[in-house]
Amino acid sequence: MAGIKDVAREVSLSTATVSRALRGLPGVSDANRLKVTDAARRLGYVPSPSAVGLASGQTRTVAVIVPHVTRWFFGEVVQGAEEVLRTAGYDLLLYNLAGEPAARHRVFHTDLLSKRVDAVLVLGLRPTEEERRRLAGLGRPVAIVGAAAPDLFSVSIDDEQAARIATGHLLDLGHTRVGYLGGSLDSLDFVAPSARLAGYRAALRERGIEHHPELEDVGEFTVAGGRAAAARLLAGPDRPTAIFAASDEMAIGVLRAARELGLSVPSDLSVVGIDDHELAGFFDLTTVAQPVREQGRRGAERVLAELTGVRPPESEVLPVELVVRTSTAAPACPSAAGPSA
Amino acid sequence: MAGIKDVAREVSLSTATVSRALRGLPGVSDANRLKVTDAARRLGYVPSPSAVGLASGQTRTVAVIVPHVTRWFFGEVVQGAEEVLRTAGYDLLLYNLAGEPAARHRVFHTDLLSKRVDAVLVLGLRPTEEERRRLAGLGRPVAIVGAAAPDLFSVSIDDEQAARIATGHLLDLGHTRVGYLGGSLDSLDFVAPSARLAGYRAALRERGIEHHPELEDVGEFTVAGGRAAAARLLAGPDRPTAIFAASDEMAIGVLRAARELGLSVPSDLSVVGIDDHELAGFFDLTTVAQPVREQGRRGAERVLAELTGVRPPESEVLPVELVVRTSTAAPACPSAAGPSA
DNA sequence: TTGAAAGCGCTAACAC
DNA sequence: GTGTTAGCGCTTTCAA
Repeated sequence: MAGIKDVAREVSLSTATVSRALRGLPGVSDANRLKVTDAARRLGYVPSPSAVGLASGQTRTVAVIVPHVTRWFFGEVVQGAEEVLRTAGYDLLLYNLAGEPAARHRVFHTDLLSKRVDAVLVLGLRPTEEERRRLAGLGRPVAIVGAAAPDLFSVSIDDEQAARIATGHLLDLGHTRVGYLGGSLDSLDFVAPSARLAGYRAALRERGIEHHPELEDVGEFTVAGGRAAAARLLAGPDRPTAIFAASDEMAIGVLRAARELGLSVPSDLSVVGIDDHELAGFFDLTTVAQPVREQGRRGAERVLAELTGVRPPESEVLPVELVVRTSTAAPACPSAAGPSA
Repeated sequence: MAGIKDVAREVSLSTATVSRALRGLPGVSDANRLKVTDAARRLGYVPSPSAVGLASGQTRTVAVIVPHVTRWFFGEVVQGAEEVLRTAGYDLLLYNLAGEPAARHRVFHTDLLSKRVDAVLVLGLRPTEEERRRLAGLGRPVAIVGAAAPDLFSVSIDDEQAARIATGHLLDLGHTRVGYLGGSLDSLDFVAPSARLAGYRAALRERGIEHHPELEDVGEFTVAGGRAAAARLLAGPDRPTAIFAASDEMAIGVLRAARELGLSVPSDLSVVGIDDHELAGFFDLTTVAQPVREQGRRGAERVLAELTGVRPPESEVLPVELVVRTSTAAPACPSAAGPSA
């Protein structure tokens, strides 16, 4: 394990010069810089992060706090963030909450993060007031990804708008009994659901369609959760002719439930989701696509920029786009007027 | 940011005693230990990982090298590892190779050497000879998860056996033209494919079934990859009556291709995969289940054990189990005798 | 049982 | 353009 001293001795220079040369700082002659980088490579010198961290206060490490690594959305965001961080020479420290409140508490409340990372990326969750204070107290760049959070930089889509587009698509096709399947609202670990419910309701309101509370249901944000909730929703006497599921994974669950009930999609039931999950095309699922990996990249770029002194001003809201496939169609027997177009 | 000195001053003891007290080392009076822990809590003292690392050589961090975080299998393994590491107070440094050879090179040749981690978990890939040397040179615990690697501790399933079970299931149903869909063999990033191909061939051989090279094909280890490869395989004149796909994600792609070609499963085509992916049940996919998250846990437990001095002797091979669902059945017009049972 | 002092391997002032 | 000298905040001898 060659240290900076070994390199210095090898080239007969001081460790200070070696340090400067290796970090590309000014004030080193070209000749010496070359000698140093060459010797460093030959000796296989790699600086000790602990020593660098202690001496400089920089860890070149970013914490990424994720509700569930195993969910498609978060995996993609992590990958996007990792690409950017790696390119910039930063390491990624992964904190997976896995739905455990204890894990969440531990991450935010013990100052785990304090002297360990240069910046923090929080995925998919809206920090509580208390958590926000602690994040601010770090005095380090923080970005929320996949959720909007007041007073903190965030990069996300407009969840309410996405839901309005999805629901609006169904309404425009002529559906009037449109069900909503979302995540449980008190889930602190993932906040998109509440905004999506709001968007759903807004779309109904905008078009003067009556709102039926019995057409709203919640479940886990997974295929299994969507399937179970849809089974309930579709079991009733006056079932919806269309369902908007707050994520593609849930929507896929809806498709499954429909199949089990002998309903065909889209003739008996239209289904729309949000995400454009990698399997959405596979299921011919109409959905509102969002740039997922890109959100991870932007979040990482943002904290990196702040770290280097640039301070981009505003939170970013990325665009979404309706992707119409064949899981949606006009209702077989419209109980209302057809599409406005 | 309270430091150890602040705590020491607060309780009128030396930093040495405070350090000992906080780490539970012997040689501190009960009274003082209490005073110290109490003061530390009051002051919100958190040791600086950089300083600890520099002074003690321990980072309480484990590197996890993963080919693709976004693939289901790896997400699950990471989650399993994270659970164990977090419980033990270790942090997880994620290195996602994302299929980039440059990333792989950098991780093995630079990052790992940097005294940054106490142990390394390598997921799904078999280290090259060169990489093995570097891992060994770290002088730190290393575990390979999801792949067997000679000379290194590993926890995995027996991929060949799993493939033999899957293929054998199809053969026992009476299929004689059984296709194989695997990952590209020269993919250094994920090694299960070659063992699975071997298992497929072994199953044919064991039963004296002729081996048709044209029934073997490769693709990406994804739904899209499986779909594309299956489309090719099923386009031929004398198509297989059954396909064994080397992963459930590929198998799901096969189901899709079959549907697109108007083939029904299982009457026209039987399909079997490996993994028991979270969506396998959803697709009624017959598969060979493997304990994925558990592999991550075992890998993490192993390196942690080694770190505390215990050195468990052998690599672990976890059991797999055939899960029969409805994607497999006897061929409609068997060209050979029926099942042996 | 406790403390003093010497590092761990770097970076950062400040001289030269 | 380069070297010297202090630390960064802990842990770890070694003495007491």
